[in-house]
Amino acid sequence: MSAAIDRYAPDLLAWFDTHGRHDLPWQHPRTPYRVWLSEIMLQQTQVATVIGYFDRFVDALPDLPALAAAPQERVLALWSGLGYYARARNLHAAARLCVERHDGDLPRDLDALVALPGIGRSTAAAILSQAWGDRHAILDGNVKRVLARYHGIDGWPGAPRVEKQLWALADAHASSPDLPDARLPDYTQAQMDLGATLCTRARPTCLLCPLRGACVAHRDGRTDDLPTPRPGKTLPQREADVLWLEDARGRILLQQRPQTGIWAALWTLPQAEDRDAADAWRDTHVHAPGDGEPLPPIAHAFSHYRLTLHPRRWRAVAPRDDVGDNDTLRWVPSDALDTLGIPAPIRKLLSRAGE
DNA sequence: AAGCCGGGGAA
DNA sequence: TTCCCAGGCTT
Repeated sequence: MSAAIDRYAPDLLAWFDTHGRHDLPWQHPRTPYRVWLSEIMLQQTQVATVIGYFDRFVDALPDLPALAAAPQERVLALWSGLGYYARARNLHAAARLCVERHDGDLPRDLDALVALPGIGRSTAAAILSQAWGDRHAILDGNVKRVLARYHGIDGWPGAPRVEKQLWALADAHASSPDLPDARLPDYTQAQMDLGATLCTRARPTCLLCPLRGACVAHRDGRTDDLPTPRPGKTLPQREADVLWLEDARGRILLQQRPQTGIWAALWTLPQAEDRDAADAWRDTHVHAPGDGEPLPPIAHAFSHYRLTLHPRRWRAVAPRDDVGDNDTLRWVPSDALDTLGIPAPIRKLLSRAGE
């Protein structure tokens, strides 16, 4: 075990210098704010997806005070399509807390970072090690996969017992005297690069791996079995009816979702559990002739259930006299949709506006 | 300990 | 189709 611990960081760093990723947007410049933003965006989201969102976000809100001063609606609009919108709300709230508590800067302290919304142990460690070079171990999906294989750890890494074991190994590696102080940012990045490019979930490229000499899974031919996959479960199926209501000027009636629950605080088409409820909502808000134009169902999968949306479209509807714009209801021109936070499947549906 | 919370890439 | 990804928060 000790030899396996000792070789880990040096072998990894030697590989990183020639084969790691050195040109990611948040590495130039590698400021605490940019590292923080990237870490939040990268939670459960792949690098290729994040890059475009990251560039747009820092272009619009280049530093922490700018983020703290922005209205929530602007932050959600910049996040629109990226998913897990609690990340955006927590990011925004954390920025404002940093202005209150830390003079507008991120704190250089693990516990102070974890005390901010949206930052857990691994994200705090990633920020400290990459932005300041402080010695902290991370344990994200990449590191879990690398360590499970390298040490031959059985069991689903999401299980608390297994996760505790992996944290202990991650800490042991980060504490190695063979990991120089000056190399903590590269060490953290190197682990994520290895997991993302070589030690992938399917078909890892062990032939090119700098750690294969001491890797238990490679030695035992178990790379396809480790890490142990999550126990399976069948997801419940739900249905909903969706109303696409356009007035004579082509504006679309949008409704803001509640502050909690799925798609919290985002703007969507009015939605009901079934057709009768949808028709009832329609008749209390607008005069809409006929049954509407049925559009193809939209299938959308969440991590914990599947949702099938049944949209219908009406054109040239008239609002009832007592129904106008208010806090949670707006008539939105089709060219103004980009300014609002809208769930990806609804935005895709609405991209057909004007037809 | 388990559920909640998006969207997309990969096989 | 199925899995799961640079997770964290709530119950």
